[in-house]
Amino acid sequence: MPRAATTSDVFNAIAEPRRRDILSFLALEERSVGDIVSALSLGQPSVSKHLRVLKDVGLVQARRDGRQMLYRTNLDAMKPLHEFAETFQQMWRRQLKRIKVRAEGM
Amino acid sequence: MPRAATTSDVFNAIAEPRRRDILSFLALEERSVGDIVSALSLGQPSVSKHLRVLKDVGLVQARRDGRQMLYRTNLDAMKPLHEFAETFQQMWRRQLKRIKVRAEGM
DNA sequence: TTGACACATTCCTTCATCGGCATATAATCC
DNA sequence: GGATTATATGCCGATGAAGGAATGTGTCAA
Repeated sequence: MPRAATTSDVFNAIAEPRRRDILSFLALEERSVGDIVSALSLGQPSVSKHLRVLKDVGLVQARRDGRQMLYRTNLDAMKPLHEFAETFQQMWRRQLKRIKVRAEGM
Repeated sequence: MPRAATTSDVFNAIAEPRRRDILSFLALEERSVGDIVSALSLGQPSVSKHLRVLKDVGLVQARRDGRQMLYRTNLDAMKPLHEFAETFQQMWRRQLKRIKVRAEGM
């Protein structure tokens, strides 16, 4: 069995560094494909393909404006990722607390 | 160019659902490989291989105890993931705030 | 309608992955 | 040492990712 498709879930989609870069770039404001190409200095087909993946998992939303397509990050779709990270973050805080308590008891 | 190695970074390592399951299982307490095998009902070689990947990126730490190896999640290694998620979380909160402010102004 | 601009898709090649099975290593016990 | 338990590794086959180059689709302007 090969690796799961990049479009299978958010985790596989963000495994690619370039896709994370794109998400960050699109998080603050809507941007055209050309903007992404020049900002991240990637090939245009490459960017389009990455955007396709991100769109398939709902991480970006697209809107046509004349000849260009405007993309933006859909923050809501990050939820699974955030929830996963948050679980461990909470454990980490508890661990720190335990260490602190132990230190105080000495 | 094929996909990046699963051991190239934390993001690629956690792309696999089983590996996320393993991380969750090992987050609370140290566990042996056999424990993981029976808890997640996976093949033993499969689990060993997943653990290898997780270990290579520092997401788990191993310790030998007699014949068995005890693994535990290294919460600290989750940092890149958490930082990435947190960035968008903050934006999301700001977005909500903006919506709220706009609603109040009406 | 023809041409230019903005993006999307296809084809191709090159790998690394994941699971299953068999086998190797390692530690313990008798 | 030999057998047993616990884990790791190697080999295999099937599948899909990613980049590059070329081509397709869509929109506007004259």
